[in-house]
Amino acid sequence: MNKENHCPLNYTMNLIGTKWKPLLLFHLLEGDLRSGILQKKIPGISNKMFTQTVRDLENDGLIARKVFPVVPPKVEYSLTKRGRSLESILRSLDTWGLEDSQT
Amino acid sequence: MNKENHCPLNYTMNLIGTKWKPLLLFHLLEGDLRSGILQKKIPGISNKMFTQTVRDLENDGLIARKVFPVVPPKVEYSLTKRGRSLESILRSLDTWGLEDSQT
DNA sequence: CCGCATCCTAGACGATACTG
DNA sequence: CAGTATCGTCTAGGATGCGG
Repeated sequence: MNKENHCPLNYTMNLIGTKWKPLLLFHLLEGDLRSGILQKKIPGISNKMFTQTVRDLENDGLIARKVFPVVPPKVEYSLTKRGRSLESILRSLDTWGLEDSQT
Repeated sequence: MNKENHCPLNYTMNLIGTKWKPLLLFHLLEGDLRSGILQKKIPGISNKMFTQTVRDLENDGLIARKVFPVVPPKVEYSLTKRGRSLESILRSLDTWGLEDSQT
């Protein structure tokens, strides 16, 4: 069974349906962030997963990566237009979880 | 790292963030369904995963399972109130995937 | 500061066969 | 018809350490 993305629902889930992707995108909604800062906003994420998640999101065109040629290195991440189009979904997921967990 | 559900976003994702859960819930939005019918609406799902997914959703109180004491066996699934509260999220995921995949 | 490489584990998922 | 059991695979994810 491949990643056939039979239906739109799975198409979306294959883009953001991992442990850290939604969280990462969510934090970028508030504005562009340096790599280190972004990572610190996600407690519990391992170094490896942070890099990998960020790479995946970049490859899928959901976030953009900007490298500044300075010392020490500086990297900033931002949402692309495509990534920003997920905003309402991300906020819905957040809101639902908040309300439901209080019940 | 446990399933601490640090934040609302992950809380939600832990409930519906698997390969088949959103799809299953989505189909039940249209109305209650017999087990076999529901399974046929999800091409590619294995027998095992269907049962397991349905069990998980039931345990999380998102769907309800009704057994009719007849021969041959008949089982119907329906959304609970809690499950139905996910409707807007599910439709958003579906719509987004539909629109995005056409771009 | 940022990221890569390596090794490792748990669990998600699939194929098949079997029961009431 | 609905569900269970067993076995196997594959990958998401974690821990640690190195390098520009």
